[in-house]
Amino acid sequence: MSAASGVPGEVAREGSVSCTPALQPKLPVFVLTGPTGAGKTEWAVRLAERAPVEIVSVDSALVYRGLDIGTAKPSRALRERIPHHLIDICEPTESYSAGRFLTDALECIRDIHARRRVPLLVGGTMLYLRSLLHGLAVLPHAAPALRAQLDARAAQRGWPALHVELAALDPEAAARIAPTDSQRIQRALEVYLSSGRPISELQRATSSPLADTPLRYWILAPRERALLHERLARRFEGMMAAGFLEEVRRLHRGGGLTARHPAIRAVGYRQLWAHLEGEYGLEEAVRRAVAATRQLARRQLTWMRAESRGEWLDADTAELSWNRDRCHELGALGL
RNA sequence: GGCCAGGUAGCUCAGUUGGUAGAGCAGCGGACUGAAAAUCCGCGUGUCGGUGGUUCGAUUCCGCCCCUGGCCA
Repeated sequence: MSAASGVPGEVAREGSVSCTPALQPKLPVFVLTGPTGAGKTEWAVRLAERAPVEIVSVDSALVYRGLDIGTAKPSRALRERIPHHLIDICEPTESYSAGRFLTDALECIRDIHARRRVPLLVGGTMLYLRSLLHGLAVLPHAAPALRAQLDARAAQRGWPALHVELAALDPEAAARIAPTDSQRIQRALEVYLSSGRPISELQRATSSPLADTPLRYWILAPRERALLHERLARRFEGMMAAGFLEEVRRLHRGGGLTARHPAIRAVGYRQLWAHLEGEYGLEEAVRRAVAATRQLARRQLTWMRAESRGEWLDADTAELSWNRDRCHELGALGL
């Protein structure tokens, strides 16, 4: 847990050397990520109480209205006290996406900077974070009709057969994608069929939209995996006590939603939904939901380990050094 | 107390006509470009309940003991 390499210059980096006299130092973007249940929200709030930041959620489940308890969504009261963005921005019947996120998040960042405040990106949807930090190729949008068609063909012949088709159209993509990876095979075919160009070619040119933005990047995680597991189990118990099952029942009865909607595929919702559909008992649903949460955290940590830039913070002990750094850097920016 | 069925991986179980064992789930590692809380890939040594016997060799066959469940008293 290094106490921040935070040289002031890192954040208050000079703008371009001369020609634009009015150009001010680039305003920074702060990033706080970490596996689910690490306590990101609490940390973000503590920072927001003492610094001119606005929170931009980087979370594929918080975008959906009506998914509250199971997503550990920040409360209405909290959101009134501290500005939050990209929460409750679409219906659970819709399908949000990484592409929409990138557009939405960049707009938020621009607006917040215009208010002379610092955007604090908080969340653990690593594909979304990656789209900001590493860029996202310009690709065709999802095409539901095409997907339905491909699903039907896969049901007939199996995904490996479609993988063979993909290999003929886009060998490079096929080589990277497992013959059983339904989602990626489908997407690669969808891109080819709707644009006439291989996804592998389109993905080649990407650059980070935040390339010249000073970043402060923290990864919050418990030191011990066992500790995280314990937290996750306790948190799920709390969700159940807070009426999680009733929340899912409401969505279930509300109509228009199925187990195939992204909102219902979210951890916890998926298992309680299956229980309401009669697939298994409540106890089994809870067991599976908690396991799915642990697996989510593990996958998130795999992304995070591969990120060389982030500064790791111990979720239980690192608070003091964090606050010290923050004051120093913001002072240097005159914020 | 008697009879029956079990005791094998963290859990649920399979199996070895005697040559020390393998699935699912969990767990761990990895991949990841508009569904990403998704989707997928890889990783299996455990006194085979204990103990004595038979045997070149016992987790497997036999005896006794312990534990769990059911039935009968």
